[in-house]
Amino acid sequence: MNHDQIKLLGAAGLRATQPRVSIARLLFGDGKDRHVTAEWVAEQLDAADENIVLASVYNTLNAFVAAGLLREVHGAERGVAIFDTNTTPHHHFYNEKTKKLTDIPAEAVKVLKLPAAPKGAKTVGCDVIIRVR
Amino acid sequence: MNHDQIKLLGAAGLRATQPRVSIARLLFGDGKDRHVTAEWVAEQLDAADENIVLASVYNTLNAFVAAGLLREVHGAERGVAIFDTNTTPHHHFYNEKTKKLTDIPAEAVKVLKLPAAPKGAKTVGCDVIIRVR
DNA sequence: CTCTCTGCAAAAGGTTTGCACGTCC
DNA sequence: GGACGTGCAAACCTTTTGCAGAGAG
Repeated sequence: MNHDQIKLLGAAGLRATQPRVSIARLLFGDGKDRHVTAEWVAEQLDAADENIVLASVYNTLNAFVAAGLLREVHGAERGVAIFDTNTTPHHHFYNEKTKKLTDIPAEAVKVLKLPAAPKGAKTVGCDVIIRVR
Repeated sequence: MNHDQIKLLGAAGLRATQPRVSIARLLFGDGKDRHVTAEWVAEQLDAADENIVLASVYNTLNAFVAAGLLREVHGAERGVAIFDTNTTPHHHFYNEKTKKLTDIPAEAVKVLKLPAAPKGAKTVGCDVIIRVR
């Protein structure tokens, strides 16, 4: 059912190339929230005989982030990019042992009087990561 | 006045080797809060004619973290380790343009009813990063 | 037909590791 | 003297980039 992915990509302003449709189906096909790495995506595609080079997986995931289809989670593992299919505001537990992320609803964290960000700077994101072990 | 650093290291259970004393003096000598990278530390030492190889700087900084003298800030730049001389609980602004961290007092962020961390897991840290640009 | 994307390989960037030597206690 | 730390170089891993060719519109 690739129609859905093609529409999704079109709506996001991205050309519906074959690799992008495959990755979109993998990530959004069942509507579930996912935290994925580029490596995991490549493995899944491999297992489905849809080989896409790791570099292209990265390019695609970055394009998805730029298009707002995906969100990058900062602060989990250093040096590893983790992408979140849930683009609505929320936060995360990060289990250092299992390296797994778990969602925390945005309402569970309240931010009070923030010191003003340096002049001329505007807030572009807010990551709360509670690390557990 | 290296006496202070030697005492500091001893109290933390670390042998007072020359490189460690140098780095401790650089980081804690004036009691100011600092956010540093391994590269910055190496440069400063270089400039003071106290050459310490980058790998040793990393080893030392990691040792300091393990000993509780230093804290690693997660979630700023991916792939770059940033160490914070302020080990008390607090949070950060991260300016994506200047790549600079700014402190946010812990009291400015209130965490409500957290969903319980996965069974058997205990919280080991909490990083709040507000990214600005 | 043109512009963009992909595959591939190589580079880049930051951090870690292995080993022989030096040093702290 | 014995354990631990350091210097150095090489390895490592994830991510990015450059380029030629393929594909989408």
